[in-house]
Amino acid sequence: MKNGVRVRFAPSPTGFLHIGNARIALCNKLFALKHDGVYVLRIEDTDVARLDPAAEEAIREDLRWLGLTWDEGPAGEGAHGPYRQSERTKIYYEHAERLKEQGGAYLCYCTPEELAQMREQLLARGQTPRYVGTCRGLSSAQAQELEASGRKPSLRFAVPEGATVVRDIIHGKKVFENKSMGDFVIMRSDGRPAYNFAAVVDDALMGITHVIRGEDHLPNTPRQVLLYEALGFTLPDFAHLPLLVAPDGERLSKRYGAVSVRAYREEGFLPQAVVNYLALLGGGTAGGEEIMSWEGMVRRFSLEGIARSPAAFDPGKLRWLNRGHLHTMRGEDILFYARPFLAGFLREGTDEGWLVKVLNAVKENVETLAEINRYIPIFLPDGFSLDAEARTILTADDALAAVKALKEIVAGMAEVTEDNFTEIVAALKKHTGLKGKQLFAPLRAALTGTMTGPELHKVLPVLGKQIIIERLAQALK
RNA sequence: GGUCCCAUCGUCUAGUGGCCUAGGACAUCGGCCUCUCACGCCGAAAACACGGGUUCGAAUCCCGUUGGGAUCACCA
Repeated sequence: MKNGVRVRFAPSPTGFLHIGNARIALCNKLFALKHDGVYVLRIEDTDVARLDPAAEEAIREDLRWLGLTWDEGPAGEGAHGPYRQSERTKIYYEHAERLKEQGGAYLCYCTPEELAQMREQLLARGQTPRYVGTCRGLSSAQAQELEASGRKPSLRFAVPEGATVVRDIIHGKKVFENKSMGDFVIMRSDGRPAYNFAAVVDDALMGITHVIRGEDHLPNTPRQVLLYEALGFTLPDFAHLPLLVAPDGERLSKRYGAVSVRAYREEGFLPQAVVNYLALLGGGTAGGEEIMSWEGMVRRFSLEGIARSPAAFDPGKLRWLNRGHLHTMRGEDILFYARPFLAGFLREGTDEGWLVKVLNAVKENVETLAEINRYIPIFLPDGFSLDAEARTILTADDALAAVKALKEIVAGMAEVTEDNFTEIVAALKKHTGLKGKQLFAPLRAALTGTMTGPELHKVLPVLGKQIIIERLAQALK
């Protein structure tokens, strides 16, 4: 395991799992699975201001739902913990102290107000806003004076001269000028680490071999490379995935509707479909069948295959994939995910075997789990009523003849099954001389009360002999 | 504004110099199937952002332009 692949997903607990982050998590998971590696979940909760106490569990729940389970994580899993940054302050402090003693970092006493002012001045002059290094050469006397005045210092990294090379699996070799960075904060005045520092310390100490994350982190990477070098850590491989954008090409933000995994879950999407769609987006699994199982995704996944351009999120294709997964799924498995959507129809004694039959009958008529309940009333003994169109159809003499004929045929049978449906139809045709629409429309009207819905050969066996006869009798009145 | 990233049908993509009169999928449109809505099947329309090079030959390589995006915090 020494040289094994180790990857991590490091969300910050500020809300539900974002669909774009889910894709990042998925790529990490697929990469780990592909290379028989370890997938670590780390919680980046160093920003108290944005922290949502319920978010961590919400994110874990979303990840579990998607099947993106982790090998090491904050609930005590793994030997590289703790996996919550808020529980690692001592570790950051030690490494920061070490850096400071080596001269790689220095205390900065500038206040937020002074910093903001500096920014504005630079901006006004048309220059790039960055820390100009005011406190870099502070003498200990000056520092003491500032300290005495009540200022709490932050710790800044002393960015060296020169240029930094970032090698990225997806984007190739990139060179950044160090002077464009400015000395950035690594430990805040409140004692908590800043992102770049915490991420580097954690990734190094947790033995992360491949940092797979969003492209928004690419400009951060040279800072982190510098930190790795200053701290004497070995560099991991980097892979920066292009971001997801909204259908109109803009940033995928809340303004564009559902952006959280939870929202799609609540709309009735299957985790398999969401994950499948995410794997398809941005390449990485290109070529061949688009509806994939986990095995297929793992087999086809490669970081090198990921497209370099941002991908637009297309809800339409997600729906198509959802339908595809629904079609091939067994009723038993659908029930597992459909339960929350069926709440209104589930009673104490609801027979689950019956429910599974219903799901098998309707699964090809729906795109999402949320649509299933549209068709449930058809099968409910007491949920039945005729709509206007059905009522009209049942006024014709031919229609009533068809209904009567079916009633007699079914009455003479022990049971109605999918297998003997063809026999029933043959007998019906013989007795009534009707066929096609003339024959089936009245039966559909009498039995389901509505003119759209699953195929009759699927409906009848689920209804069962008794209900069929009751409904037909009712239609004849 | 500086820096960085990106650019094939409406969308996701295949394509790594000749196999491209650019392939597939979703969506769209038409047809077939059919007891309805669907499913399924068949077919149509639909793209290499632009301009320069390099080359016998460029969607593929280079440069520029344009357009989109990211980032420049004591956020992550």
